[in-house]
Amino acid sequence: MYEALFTKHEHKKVLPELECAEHGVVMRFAPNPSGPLHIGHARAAVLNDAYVKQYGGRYILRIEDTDPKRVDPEAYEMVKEDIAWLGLGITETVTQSDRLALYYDLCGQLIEKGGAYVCTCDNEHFKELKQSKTACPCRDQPVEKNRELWKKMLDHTFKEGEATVRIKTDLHHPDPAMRDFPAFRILDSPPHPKVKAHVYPLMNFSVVADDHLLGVTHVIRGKDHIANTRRQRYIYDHFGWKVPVYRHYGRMGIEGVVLSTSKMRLGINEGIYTGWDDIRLGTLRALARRGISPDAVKNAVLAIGIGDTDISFSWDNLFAENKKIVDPLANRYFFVPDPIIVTITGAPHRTAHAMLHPGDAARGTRTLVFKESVALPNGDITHDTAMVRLKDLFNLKISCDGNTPSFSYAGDSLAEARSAKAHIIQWLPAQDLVRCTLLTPEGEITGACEPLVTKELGKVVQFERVGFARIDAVDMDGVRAYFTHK
RNA sequence: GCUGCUAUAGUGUAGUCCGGCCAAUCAUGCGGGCCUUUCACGCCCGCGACUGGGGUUCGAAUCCCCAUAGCAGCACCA
Repeated sequence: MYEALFTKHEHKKVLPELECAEHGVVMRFAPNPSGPLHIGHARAAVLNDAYVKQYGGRYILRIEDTDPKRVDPEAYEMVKEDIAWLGLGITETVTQSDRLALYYDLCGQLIEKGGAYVCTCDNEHFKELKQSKTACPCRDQPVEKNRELWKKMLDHTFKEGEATVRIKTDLHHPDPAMRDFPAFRILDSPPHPKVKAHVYPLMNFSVVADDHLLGVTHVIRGKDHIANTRRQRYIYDHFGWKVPVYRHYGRMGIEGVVLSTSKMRLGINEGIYTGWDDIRLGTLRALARRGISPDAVKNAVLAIGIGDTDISFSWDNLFAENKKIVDPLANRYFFVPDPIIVTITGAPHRTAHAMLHPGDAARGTRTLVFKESVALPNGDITHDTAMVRLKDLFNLKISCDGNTPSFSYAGDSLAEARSAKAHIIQWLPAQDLVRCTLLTPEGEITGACEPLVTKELGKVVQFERVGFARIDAVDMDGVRAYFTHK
């Protein structure tokens, strides 16, 4: 019944159909554990998740940690936390560093098939050859030679930079990016946090191996992977494997936020940001801390869809989604920013009962006991305000003797306040207020709030006339709340 | 430079494949009104777009060409 009041009858936008999906799909979300997930990851994660739910099937979380230079040991845990927060329907998890033997084995097979070779050329030199569409000397080595060199890679006879496995493609391919791209490299340092290894597959190889081995049928990823998709096709063809269905969506930016993990890390190290959940960052944990609900993120990302146009994601749209979710849930309280304490003359002692939620009387009220002094938002008391109404209490007349305003009781009539066009403002009993800091991306607003707010730790409330906020901390200093949105 | 992808209102999005029903959808935003003891929610009204130029056609947002702009790739990153 109460739910119905808030149920909006919107047409849910449905994602476009995927081909060959009638009998279910196997999809994956494959982050690199270099930091926590951000909005950009959420797009891939949520889109894939939505399709798995739409068609039924398996949803694999694959941790792509084959570059020890880009692995943050803490990220394994952070990624899982973020996925749990988003509420994705992951059915299984694999970690690529556990699977190196698999990749080595497949590489051996590919070498036997003549689909790959071990290249010992200098990197710069190879680059030049590639640009001029000429084969490097290693390309035509017999299989036996490649087999032998591959063994030397594995037994660490070769050191970092001395040899690399390349996939045979088409040296005359018009796109230089396609020509004999690398599949394995040697790295002596840094050590991998999870396995002892020095030969690492490059993304295009391990991705194909796993997509095939895990039975992935559909891949939805950013269009920065279009070239990789084309490269990967060569590997599929060498093995004679079936290629999954691909979809590439466009680049996404979000107004005023860095989404690059490395830049965020830099900012944190330099002390510009307080941590991964600094509310100025686009990480999921930052959004969570601000009071954005995971469903809002999901809905916003789903609304964007899988278009291949580059887009600039707008906070407005995210906030609107979040408000739909949070408005029916959030209890209402008074927060008085920049308070001034005033004494009201001629007023009877009263107790105000304000509703915790205007749409749900069953939730009850909070009580505010008025004695004679109240805290008011300084910004609402200007020289030309003659009257205001203290919400759920009474009217207040303001008269000015020069520069010193005085406040007096002006009756209980709501109708009078209306006809006087008095603003209905929030207030707090002076004897009963809790210090409260509201943190916004632009800075801090200090003020005071109702004592009951301390019971809302971790929840999103609405400070009437101010906006939604998530209660982040409650301690001796009072309440710290993060501003969510209006 | 080479290769490729994209281009609908401030933002996001539908329509584009299979030209006409599109003087272009929906959401968000903005403006106005109503409701209301919040500048929240809800309701109503309004604003606002097919990148430009050619071509094909009786007819083009939709097909073709050119231009422009944006983006991506050309790594022993993912």
